Amino acid sequence: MLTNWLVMERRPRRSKPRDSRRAILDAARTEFAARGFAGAGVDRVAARARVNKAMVYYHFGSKLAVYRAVLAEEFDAIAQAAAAAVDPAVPAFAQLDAYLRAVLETTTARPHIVPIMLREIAAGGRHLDADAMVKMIRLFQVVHGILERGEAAGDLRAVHPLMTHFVMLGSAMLYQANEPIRLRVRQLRIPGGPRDVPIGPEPFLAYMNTLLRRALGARAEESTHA
Amino acid sequence: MLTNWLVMERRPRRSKPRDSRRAILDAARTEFAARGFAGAGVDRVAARARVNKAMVYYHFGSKLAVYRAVLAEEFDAIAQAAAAAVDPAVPAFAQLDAYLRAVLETTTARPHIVPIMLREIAAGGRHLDADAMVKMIRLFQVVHGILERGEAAGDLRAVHPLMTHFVMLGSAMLYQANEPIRLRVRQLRIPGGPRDVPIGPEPFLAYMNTLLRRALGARAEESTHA
DNA sequence: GTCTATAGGCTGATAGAC
DNA sequence: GTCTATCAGCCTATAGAC
Repeated sequence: MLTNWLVMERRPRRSKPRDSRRAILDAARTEFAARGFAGAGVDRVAARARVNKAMVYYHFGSKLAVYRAVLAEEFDAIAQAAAAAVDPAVPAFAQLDAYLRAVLETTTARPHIVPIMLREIAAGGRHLDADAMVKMIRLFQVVHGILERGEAAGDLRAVHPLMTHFVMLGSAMLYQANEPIRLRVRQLRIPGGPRDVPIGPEPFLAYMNTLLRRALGARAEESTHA
Repeated sequence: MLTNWLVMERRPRRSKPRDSRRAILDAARTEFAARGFAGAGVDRVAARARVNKAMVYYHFGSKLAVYRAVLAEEFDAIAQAAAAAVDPAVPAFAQLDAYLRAVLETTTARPHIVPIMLREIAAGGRHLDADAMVKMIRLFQVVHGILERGEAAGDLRAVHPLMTHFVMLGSAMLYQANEPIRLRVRQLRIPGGPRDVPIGPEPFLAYMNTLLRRALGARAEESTHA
């Protein structure tokens, strides 16, 4: 810190500017997750970011542009986490587990990703630009790679890669997003309702691991990977 | 039309009233699916229903009440269809297939269910009343019943029923909702993107059937049910 | 970069005539 | 049951001073 104070004075003059752009992005993420694109308000975003409303337009130009910037950040976060977590040298099922773990860890640490993605899917992907599309595909490619290598190594059966991706990621996202409702179901104790309502990512991971092992395993299901 | 004009004059005087309540509900379904609760406008609902805006408040009292009425109708439709499609006398895997088929058929015929449910889940179930909750559980009970009977008959392994329900219904919903995005991915032909992009419910049903057969099958997976 | 002011339209909801 | 008129507040976005 002291070593290069002479070098400072460059550009990141972080005295007053407090990086209002960052503050806006953080506030917008929360707002869009809670209310969706149409329901979100630029006023509310600005207020939450402790920034003047005009600043939002100075930095981004429009509400849609803010939304897309948020989307880009979130997609990057999840795609990078998934790619970084998967080690191609490890057995296929361990890779699948690592992938799901990385996704769930990211969506737990950044809880707004899931509602935002769900809402965007519900809207038919209306606000997605080509850039966002490419990032979504990058996430698919992680799963695709695992399946390809696993199949080549004889560990996995041949399965439809995109469909497998949908089932894995879709279940994970819906399980995560469901949690508030599950908590209500649990404490409402509706007669005839589910007796064991799982909470937290671990039960899901355990279930998915067995499911995938049985469904995708090439031969003996139980004995792979110590 | 001429045969019973004397019998008319009962109560369903469908001359002028045109059942504006129904028209409002139909319009609201479309509006809520497209824009979400916060983004939907009572003005737009009324305009689409060709009804005065005040009529919405006359019939329902508030925007939230309209939304809940729509939710109740949609949940009923899907829960009833699923329950009606499952024949307990048939082999377990045939019941699971019938369940998924019924869900996908309903969500294809009434394409607004899925976006509405996805958005409601993304909102943390904020607008769900106890009635809606019970209807959701009724849908789970269909799967629960299949699994219980299948396990008792020795056709299925013991699995977590709620988790299985989430994976089946969640994948189905996300697959359905995804279709517009899949269509764009397909025609964009992004290099390195998925080569085989499935469209329509059949590929999904085929994939899920094999997946469930392998994951839930008690013994020999392939040979059950001609 | 930050702010105020304001445009111009849309919001959910109500009162009251018919 | 249906309509008009209206409220008060909110919306996205821009112009322009500092």
